Amino acid sequence: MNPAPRRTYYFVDMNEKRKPYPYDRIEPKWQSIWAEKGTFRTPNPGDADFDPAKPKFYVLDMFPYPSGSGLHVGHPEGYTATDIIARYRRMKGFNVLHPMGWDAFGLPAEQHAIKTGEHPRENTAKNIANFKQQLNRIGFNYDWNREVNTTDPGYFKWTQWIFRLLYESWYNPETRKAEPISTYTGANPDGVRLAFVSEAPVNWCQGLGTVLANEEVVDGKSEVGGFPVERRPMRQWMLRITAYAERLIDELQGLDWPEGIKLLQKNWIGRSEGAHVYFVLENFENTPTSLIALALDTDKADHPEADAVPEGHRVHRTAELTVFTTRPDTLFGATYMVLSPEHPLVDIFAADEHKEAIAKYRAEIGGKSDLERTELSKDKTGVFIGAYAVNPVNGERIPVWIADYVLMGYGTGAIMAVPAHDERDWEFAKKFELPIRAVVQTAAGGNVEEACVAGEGTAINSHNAALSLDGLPTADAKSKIIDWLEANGGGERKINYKLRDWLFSRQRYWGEPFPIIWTDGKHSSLPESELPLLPPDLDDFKPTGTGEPPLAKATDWVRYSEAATRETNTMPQWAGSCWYYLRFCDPRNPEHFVSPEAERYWMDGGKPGGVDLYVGGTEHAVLHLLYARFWHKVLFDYGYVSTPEPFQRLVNQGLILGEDGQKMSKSRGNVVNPDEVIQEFGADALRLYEMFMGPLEQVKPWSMAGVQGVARFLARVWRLIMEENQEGQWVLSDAVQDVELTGAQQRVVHATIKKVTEDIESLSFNTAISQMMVCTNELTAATVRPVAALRALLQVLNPFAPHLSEELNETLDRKFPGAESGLLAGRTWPEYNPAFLVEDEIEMPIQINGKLRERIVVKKDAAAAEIEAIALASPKVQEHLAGKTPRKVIVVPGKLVNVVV
RNA sequence: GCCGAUGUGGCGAAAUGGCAGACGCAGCGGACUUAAAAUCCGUUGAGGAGAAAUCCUCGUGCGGGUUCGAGUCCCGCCAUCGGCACCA
Repeated sequence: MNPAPRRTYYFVDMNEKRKPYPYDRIEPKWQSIWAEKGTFRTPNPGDADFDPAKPKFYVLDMFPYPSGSGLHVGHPEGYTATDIIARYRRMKGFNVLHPMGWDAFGLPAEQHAIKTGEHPRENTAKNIANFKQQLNRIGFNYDWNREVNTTDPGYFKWTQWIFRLLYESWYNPETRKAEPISTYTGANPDGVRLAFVSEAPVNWCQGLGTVLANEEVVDGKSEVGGFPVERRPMRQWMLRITAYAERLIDELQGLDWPEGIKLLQKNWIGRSEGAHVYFVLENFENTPTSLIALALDTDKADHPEADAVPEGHRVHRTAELTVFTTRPDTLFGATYMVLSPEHPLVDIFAADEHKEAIAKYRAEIGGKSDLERTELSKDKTGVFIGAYAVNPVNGERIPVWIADYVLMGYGTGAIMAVPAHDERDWEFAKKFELPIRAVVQTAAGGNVEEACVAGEGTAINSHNAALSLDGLPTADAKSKIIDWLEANGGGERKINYKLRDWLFSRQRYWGEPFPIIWTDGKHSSLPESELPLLPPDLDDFKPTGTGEPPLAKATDWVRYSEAATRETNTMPQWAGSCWYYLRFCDPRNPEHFVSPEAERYWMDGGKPGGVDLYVGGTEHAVLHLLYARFWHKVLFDYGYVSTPEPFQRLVNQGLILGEDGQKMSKSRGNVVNPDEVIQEFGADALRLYEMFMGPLEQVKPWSMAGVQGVARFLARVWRLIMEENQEGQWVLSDAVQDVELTGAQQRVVHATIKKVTEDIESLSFNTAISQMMVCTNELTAATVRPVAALRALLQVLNPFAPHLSEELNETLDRKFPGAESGLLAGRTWPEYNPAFLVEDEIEMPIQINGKLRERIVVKKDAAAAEIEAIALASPKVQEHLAGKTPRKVIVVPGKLVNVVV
């Protein structure tokens, strides 16, 4: 049933500030019409009004954290862009999925709860209501039936479900896929689960009583509150994202993402090709397997005697040190070794008389924050541990040192030092007077005693009885020595990644509880039937201060059974945002996180990525996008989703700066609130200005004068169609008539349709708007304004300024019913006719030696010879030629003529 | 240090290798008005010649190059912003 037709009269209210057009009445009017009619409700496959003949288009915004301070003008930038795309695609005949939701777990709500005692749930609900109301005032076409909220048990049930899936899975390197843990045949399944427990050094913040993610720590202090942060080993849940490192790099290839973002991800994952090289320790040659050495990816479960070996380490044949190097070709130049001070083997290999110095050095650097450690990087420090290793390639005896320039977290935590060809090793060798031996000759050359000679070249001084690299270019030398090492048990080819496993637990209240219970120190997952696992209600959200999470205070909740207790950590904020785009496809489904039918329809467009367009800020270029891709791939391996990647096309909108050109912030007082802009200029003006400022992806400053400019444009469009009568009412202008368009009007209207269509496709909204301004200026000049021209303009303007265009179109329709009826939002996008764009005669510039000298007018299809003749005959040209004969005349028909003398 | 992005009027910006500055802001002049605001019309890169219409020179961060022709392509710099930062 349609509601009774509305009729709106506008009176100029003298008491009120005069508005260029009554946006304050028409905007709420259309917003409520859209809500009542359900204009933007998107049916799913299986729904009665679903049309399977239409292609799908999934256009998504990065959903916001609903903060207490509400929206600022940066938010609607990307949202307006996707809003335009969604409206446009719908008019182009697509089924459009364009949802919005809330990433609502997070530290601010919890901090607020600690301060005020108000439950985070209540505060979050208020903030969401505020955000939603602000978004609706801008007139976005979200399908609110699909709203999701990560803190809703109906949602986080499935976040917990996916975590449980990760926990019950391992990555099978043979199949290169996640599989149920039951297919793993090794002795220690807990060592390979995709979600696992680890004793990891974490950023512990005493002031906040919680661990923090790396990105929450700035300069050794907490981002919130500025409290000191220390590294402390704690029992933590980790996700084995490193298992997917290779796929996360390789599968970027098929995505339409900015190359810069792909590169950022690749660098973050940090793939390096090289080798592991084993160095036997002097005096430990016959020490059997009771000693350990580092080697990532090696399965300690194959060695049952190695129960005491920490995660990720392996048992060696003998007491060896393994190093990772990307330059195995320089092995003959290794003159010493360096271990990270935290390396577990230091205590085993160190000579007794050096142990005191080692302890002292460790204490020194232990007191340093990460910042200090890197700040002092210019000055290398370290101590000799009194041990010697044997270089496998020449049997040479080289000293072993510890130094903080070698990081425990990368590679094996140990390096072979080649001071001649590595800048850091060179500095260290110079300071401690260690030998430097050149083994690579580079094109640039140089004396290794004076400076480090970095880069590739030709191997020299690199031979033993059985092997010579001398004369080989670096690449060949690398592969030859790796072959030799592999044949002689001295090492192996190895690919190393910078990416670390993902620290996935937080000692917080306001997050998803883990679906895990502990029995006799062993963990197991809750049965699916017990999900969602709700957090307990607490009276007091303060941290315990001991490192125990707040959930530990709820002793009844923690007690699962006589024998078992619940995990008290919660998941980080990233968890809910890792899969929300899937829930939007089928947001209320109680049986599945998304039904297979809905998933297939909305996500499978025949491309690697599911979401057709994803728009958000660069601040998520690495972490969110990497995490979501990881989860998606696990779900893909199980067949729960039909594409290997979540997001096909990614666009980062640029930051909006304050009017002062500075980043918007409360402390600078340059934050612009969209509500104020709407109050003064209307939502359509806000939308239009956000898009008119400049290219979407560029950083650009706000300007209220600019808003006024586009508001003026909208008012001009209004007055194309409306005029004020004697009583001060806005009524349809008499100039609007059902007449044929003039040639010039035909041309500008069709040029506008063409340009706006193409510019929306390429997200060049600013130039689309200028073209509509050109069109409006042209029509303003006309004394009689053809309805057809106005209708076309309103139709292409509709995605940008939906309220104004619907209102004007309704007014036009009352007097001039057209071929289509109903809302513009439901009509078909106009086509342009190329025949109207061509002019009979065109103006062509004439250059002489590349300088513009004259313009001529020729028939549009004039032949090159004809144009040349006209050009040369021009008096101006003759004058400039000054009697000289042109050497060459270049005629580009339709473009220009260039005469060369 | 490494990686990436960006440098065009007073400002935001536009230009498939082909008339640099579309469109908008600000400015200036005019119309309407008792007046102002709003609106409409015109004008506006810099410098120079001319009474004027017009014309000339220079001009896209800097220096080179390719080309009949470069804001656009190539080489080398500089500056600003963003990310990473002893990653072996």
